[in-house]
Amino acid sequence: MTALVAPAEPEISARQAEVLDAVLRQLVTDGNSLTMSAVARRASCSKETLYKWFGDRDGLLNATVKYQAARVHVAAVGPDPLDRSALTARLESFAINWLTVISSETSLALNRVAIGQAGADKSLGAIVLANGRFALGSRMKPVLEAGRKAELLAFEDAEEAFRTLFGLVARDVQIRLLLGDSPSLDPESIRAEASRAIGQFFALYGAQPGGGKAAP
Amino acid sequence: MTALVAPAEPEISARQAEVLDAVLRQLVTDGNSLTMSAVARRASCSKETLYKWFGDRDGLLNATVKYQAARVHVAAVGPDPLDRSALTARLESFAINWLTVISSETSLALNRVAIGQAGADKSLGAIVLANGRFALGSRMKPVLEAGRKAELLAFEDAEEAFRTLFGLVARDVQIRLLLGDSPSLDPESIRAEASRAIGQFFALYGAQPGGGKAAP
DNA sequence: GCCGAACCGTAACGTTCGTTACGGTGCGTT
DNA sequence: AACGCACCGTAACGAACGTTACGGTTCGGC
Repeated sequence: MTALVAPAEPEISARQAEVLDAVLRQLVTDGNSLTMSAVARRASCSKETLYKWFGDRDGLLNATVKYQAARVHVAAVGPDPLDRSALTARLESFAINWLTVISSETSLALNRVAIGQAGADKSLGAIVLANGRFALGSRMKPVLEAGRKAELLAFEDAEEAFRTLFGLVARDVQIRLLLGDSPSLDPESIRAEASRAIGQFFALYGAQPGGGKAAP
Repeated sequence: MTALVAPAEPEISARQAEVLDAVLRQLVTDGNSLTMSAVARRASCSKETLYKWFGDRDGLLNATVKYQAARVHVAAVGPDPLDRSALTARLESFAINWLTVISSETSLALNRVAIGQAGADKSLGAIVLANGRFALGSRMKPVLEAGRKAELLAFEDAEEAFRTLFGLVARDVQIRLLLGDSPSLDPESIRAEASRAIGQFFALYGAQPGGGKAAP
């Protein structure tokens, strides 16, 4: 449904990247009340330049979301040794990365503005979704299928298995963070959360020695 | 005439409830761009009345959130027969109710405005959280603990078990809906989703005949 | 019938903010 | 040196909107 193609997107200069970084900082500190004047002030540029480069306020937001999405790309999947411990390590690494991203102030601020606009203009939400949830799924599914091929996992639909993994990892953390709650998420507890989630995922989808499925 | 429950909260008259319903409809149709004029027009009342009753725009939003939260209260937990099938039925009923609520346009609109304001003013987010996620937890934990007492479930921390249940039920649905994606959520698939989630929950936390724990 | 309270509809005020326009500055090119 | 270009800083315009004020209407109580 969502293919990741090499972006023929507008090339961004170094100066423009600085401006988009300023937008991100502004979003983090001042929330959704993002004014063009505040961005210009923080980026030490003129509003005229903002409008010349990004068209209007919406274009600036879109460019910022795409810019941040491009930065978040974690290391792609390498070749697959694929024994049980390697698979566990890779799954846990994904879980740790995901939890770290969704608890970062930058990601939270972007998700908040995208969700705030999701009623009227769905474009921001679609971009966030494509580069967050769906990009993660695209990267995870080959891993899951490799695990199945190695008879370490058992499932019928990789998408379904990934969605369950998603739920086990995120639980109520994302919605609580988005709503302003702050459950403790230091790197220590993130690692513990990831380990628990992967353990539970194996309990549900780990291949039985007999070859049966663990859950309906 | 007579209040169903007596909230120490500001009493709302029938007419005021009509106004708050108008706010909800307005939020659903026009998204976050909620203007006082639009509310007054839709509720067939004057702006002066809005300000007299609710103070300011923020007061109106707070009253709306509380109003909707009060309506959502599902039936409280009754006495506990508590065999395996009764526990399953109760858990599935909670899951169905939760999925139905979070996929309703009303809940989505309220969550969107609360999240949109979570950067600056956390009060709306706190209210939504208290009446959504945390109210659900309060109602679920006694059920879970009764299940443990009946030796149908095995866990150490009810809060942890509930959070996992939350993740198994919601998975990626809530964030996708908030961001404007629309995965199919007819009552049929909601029931199927709930059944799957509860099955997986039992696979993780169901008491073993031997009395051990299923997952770390 | 009369009075006051509550409420409706609308006009008006002031602020914020997106957007545009204008003058000034540093810099590379000829 | 002169020119053009890209950019900065700021002022100004206009629309949207929160908030307030005012005149007209309905309705219950005396």
